[in-house]
Amino acid sequence: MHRHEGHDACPGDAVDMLARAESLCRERGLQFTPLRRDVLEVVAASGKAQGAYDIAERLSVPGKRVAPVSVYRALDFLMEQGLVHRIASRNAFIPCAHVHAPGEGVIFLICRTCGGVDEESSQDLESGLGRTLERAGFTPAHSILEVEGDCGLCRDRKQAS
Amino acid sequence: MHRHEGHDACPGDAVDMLARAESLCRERGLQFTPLRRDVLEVVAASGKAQGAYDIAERLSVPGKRVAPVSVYRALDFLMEQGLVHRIASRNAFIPCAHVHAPGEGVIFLICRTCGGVDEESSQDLESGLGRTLERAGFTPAHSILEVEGDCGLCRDRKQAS
DNA sequence: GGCGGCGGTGATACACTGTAACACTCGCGC
DNA sequence: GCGCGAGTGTTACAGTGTATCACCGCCGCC
Repeated sequence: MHRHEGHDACPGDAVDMLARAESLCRERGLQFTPLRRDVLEVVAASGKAQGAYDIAERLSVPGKRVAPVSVYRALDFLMEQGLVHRIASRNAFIPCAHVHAPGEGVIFLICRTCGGVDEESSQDLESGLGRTLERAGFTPAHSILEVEGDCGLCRDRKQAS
Repeated sequence: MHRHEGHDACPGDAVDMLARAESLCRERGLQFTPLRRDVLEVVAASGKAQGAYDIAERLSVPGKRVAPVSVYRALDFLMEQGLVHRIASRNAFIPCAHVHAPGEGVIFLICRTCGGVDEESSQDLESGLGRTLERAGFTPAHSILEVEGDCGLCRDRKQAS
């Protein structure tokens, strides 16, 4: 479902994700609480972007309900630490597949067939964007780039049928 | 508030916008109804991105209320015709400042100080994106690129103070 | 003229997404 | 013990978007 090409780091699965998060929090003197851990686990376990309410439902068991607001707080924390990203066009969240260089731009490739989200970064694209912004006299603070289409696997599957 | 550089067409103000919309609808055999006209006018008149509920409120007068759902339908139509764009990161809508080449990509520069939105297109950026997508084996259908930051005017204003 | 279809609109209700405010607990330092 | 701050639970609410049905006006057709 995912393609990760040309990355420096590609932790990929949920276990690595949790280990990485834990060491990162320890390093920064922050709390990696059970709730935050659970939320990250749900986000990391599914290959698709998860809505906050989906996560809340997933974490709820009969007798122990997790409110969406708690999920949002955990997600805010995880986003601040760069462990998850928000997909604006879907109102959904995905685990961060990279270890990012500071200020590095990211592109999200969202497959409209399988729902999988791939995360790419491109120096080429980045410099093109920089030139365009400079030409427009605009000082960027934060940018989002999301492309919807068909991933390689889904395209092949379509052609085969 | 706006900067439009390197464009082929830059209608800019609301009157031109309405005239363009009307001729475009006639050309395509579509109805440019009063509601659609009013919605487009509100979107075009303000330099900032407008929420659907803002537009609904703006169009409502005592005794004659316009429901948000009607606004959404008009906006859907206007977006299909390429007359307005949706800013995903703001859940808001802006008039389309370009006459687009088919399939051409667009960048939105959103000023976090004045709230103005500028619309740029860049062949340079476009080709960089194309190369990145190809490298990832991804077939794009639709992309959104939104940059938040400070526009030239607001930056200058800040430095002056 | 009657009649049916179709696009657009009005209206209500509802689902989904996100935030504000307050109370409570727990761990920690004093 | 006591205060304090971070994290969480809970309720309520604001904001965003969609589903559904009813109605109206127009046009073509018999």
